[in-house]
Amino acid sequence: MDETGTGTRRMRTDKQRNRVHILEVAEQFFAEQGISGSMDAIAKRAGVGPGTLYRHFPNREALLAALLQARDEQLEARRDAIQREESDSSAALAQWLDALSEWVTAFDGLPEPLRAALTQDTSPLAITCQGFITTTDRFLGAAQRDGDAKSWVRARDLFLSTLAAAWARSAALADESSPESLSTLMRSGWQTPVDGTAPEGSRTPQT
Amino acid sequence: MDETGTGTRRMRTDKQRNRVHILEVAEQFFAEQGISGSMDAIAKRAGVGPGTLYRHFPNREALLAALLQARDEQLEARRDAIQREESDSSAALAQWLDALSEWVTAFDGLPEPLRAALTQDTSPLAITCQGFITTTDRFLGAAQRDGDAKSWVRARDLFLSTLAAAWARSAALADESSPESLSTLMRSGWQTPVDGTAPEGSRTPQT
DNA sequence: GACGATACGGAGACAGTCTCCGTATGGTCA
DNA sequence: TGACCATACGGAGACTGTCTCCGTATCGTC
Repeated sequence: MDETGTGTRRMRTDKQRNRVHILEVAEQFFAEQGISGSMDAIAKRAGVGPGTLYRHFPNREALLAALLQARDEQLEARRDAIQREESDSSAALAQWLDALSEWVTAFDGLPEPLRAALTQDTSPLAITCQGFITTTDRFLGAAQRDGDAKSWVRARDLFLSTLAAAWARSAALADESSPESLSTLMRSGWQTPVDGTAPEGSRTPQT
Repeated sequence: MDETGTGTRRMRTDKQRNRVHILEVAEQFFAEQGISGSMDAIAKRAGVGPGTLYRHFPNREALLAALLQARDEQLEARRDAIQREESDSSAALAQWLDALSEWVTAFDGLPEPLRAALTQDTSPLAITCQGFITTTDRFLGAAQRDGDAKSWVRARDLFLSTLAAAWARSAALADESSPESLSTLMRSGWQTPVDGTAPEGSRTPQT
């Protein structure tokens, strides 16, 4: 609350400046080193004391949440674009899941805290996640109504699976096609349909 | 090497005793608290100094590897049983993946180090994993020859997916059916086959 | 320009991993 | 059985990372 200074009371300018600067530094830091780099190192890099860092963001999760909130807008824009441009509900869902995959890849190691957040809804990250689950549910619902997605699938599981795929991806061989394989696996499974007719796109993982 | 004392040279009896005792304690400890509990706490609980613990197992991963090695036999037995009793290659693969899922659930948090191990084959855990990937490949190969599994799926990805599902499971709602959902998702995907014929077992996640 | 509220910095408390070395113990050989 | 040496033990402590507390500096206002 009152992050921009437009809230209950105006933020002191040095505080505001520090906050912004810390976020910039942390963004780059996490992008470079992944989310498990030392907090004190971030403080040092931002030229502030650890106390200042922790006053702004009481722990790593809070810092992460603040960083992700900035990216939220992009993802929401993407959601709107898909909704506008894609009439096939199955393709729309697939595109949305791709967007989620990309979003969760912003920082190395991000899936872990997100999964953890899903278990305790007190977390600032959990709220963000919940929003995306709701969106997933909208796309999924449409696909299910059109008979394009199985009726027993639930949005939360689909979101979790997307996280899981992203998590696994960081162990995938860099030079091979594991990344796409995992998403495709999620879409079509490893099992061939009993009647022998392969679902669309199941012949080869790419696209 | 020479773990039982039958190797190059006989192990001193106190060392042997300590090793066994540490393993017993660690097994229980990890089962209770998950794999991230403090190493020194394990040492204390085993009644030895931290030095002793680390002399036997240079780090958490090594300790974990030693613990898992004991369970390996059970899993191999399971593999043999499946191979003996299940003639349908698709069902056999599914059962093997279930067995893997169960194995990886031995300790809370286990999927993480296993995934990490997959990226650097110097790790003691990596060797264990590699063995299971090979087994997975055998089951997968059979299923693919029978046309029961998609040809583009690779064993390593299937193994990784199993880890990922186990990883995600610990964020699944305890009271709902998420656990099965995730495995089913991996087997059949969320997408309904284009021709409308549902693959076996896709109607509902259980079994 | 002075004063009170607010935020800053960094020393340090605390927890965890892992090492080093003086000491104790086990195994062997006379 | 006793002595000797290789081997293993224990725990103090070095090091790293998280997070707190409080004396000090800065901001905004009157």
